[in-house]
Amino acid sequence: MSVLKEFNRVLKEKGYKFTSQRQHVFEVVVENDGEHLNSQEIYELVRKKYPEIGVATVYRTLALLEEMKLIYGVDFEDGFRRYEIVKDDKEHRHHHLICLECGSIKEGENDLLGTIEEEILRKDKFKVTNHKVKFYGYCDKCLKIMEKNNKTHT
Amino acid sequence: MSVLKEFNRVLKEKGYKFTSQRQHVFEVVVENDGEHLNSQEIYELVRKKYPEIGVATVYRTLALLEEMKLIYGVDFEDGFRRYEIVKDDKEHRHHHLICLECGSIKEGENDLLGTIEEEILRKDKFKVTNHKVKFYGYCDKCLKIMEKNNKTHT
DNA sequence: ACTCATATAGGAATATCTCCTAAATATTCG
DNA sequence: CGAATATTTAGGAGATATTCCTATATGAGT
Ligand SMILES: [Mn+2]
Ligand SMILES: [Mn+2]
Ligand SMILES: [Zn+2]
Ligand SMILES: [Zn+2]
Repeated sequence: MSVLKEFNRVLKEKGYKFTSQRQHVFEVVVENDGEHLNSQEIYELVRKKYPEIGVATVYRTLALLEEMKLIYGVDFEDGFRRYEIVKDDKEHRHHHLICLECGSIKEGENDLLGTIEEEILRKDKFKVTNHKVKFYGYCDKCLKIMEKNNKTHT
Repeated sequence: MSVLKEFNRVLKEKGYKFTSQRQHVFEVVVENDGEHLNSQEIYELVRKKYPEIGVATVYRTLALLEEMKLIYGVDFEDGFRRYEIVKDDKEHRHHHLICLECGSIKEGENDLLGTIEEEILRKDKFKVTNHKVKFYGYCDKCLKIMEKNNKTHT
């Protein structure tokens, strides 16, 4: 797996040691792509393969991985810090479509904001290097249900 | 002040009682527009005018005001929940430009994402009603300093 | 003013996350 | 390989933001 090699390479590069704890935490985030696991969930999953790991190590490692730009922190305002793997474009994140009805979280494309960022540079003289974008609204499924209910009511 | 009348009206409408605690909390958020105060800061400011208020009441009230869509919660991932007043367009929020160098937070315009939301509706069949957008990068001031340093080094 | 549902104060409880320290371990070098 | 050493870890204590609990207080309708 080339992701793991990259992981090892970046560790070396920054002078950090390769430990099985770090590898397991990273692997759990990689294996659960799209899940947006929180720290505790990651801790539980790592424990299945590496029961002796401590919770502080998981927190430390997640912070380290984030600093190394191998994972991203996401915040869905539910009291947990959540994480996802960094893919392809390391600089620009994908956005999330959060349904206010069913709570589903869908991932969007990551290159929608290019023109807006140019506009921000021109207008605000602010050089954007990354963004965190959440769209709230109604997903396809819920929209259809709401439409149907509307028809029934009239 | 028409904001306070609106506040009173929405309270009545939803069957909530008008209390001086609620008024003071709301006023503090209104008076500190652009500041993004956290719950504790709001608590301290309210105490200056209303010393007997309890911290739980402030938290309860902030949640209530958010539910009433009179204030918005913002998250700058510093461990505090922060709040800002809702202005003009109740449905669409402004975005924030966060400088990675000096930590400054500048507010952006709130109508940049219209075309993107149309695209999301077409592509993802997701009806956007609101968004939370943070841009990370470098502010005008820091960009200039960085440019100058670059020149010095070469 | 009386009634009563709602709201509050204050402190206890919860929960996420961080800090501390002795022991363990990865890496380097001979 | 084995020793030296700086880093990392486990586990528990600690920190701190937020919520819960309950007796008391209060707003609003009559
Ligand atoms: Mn995601
Ligand atoms: Mn703002
Ligand atoms: Zn939905
Ligand atoms: Zn700056």
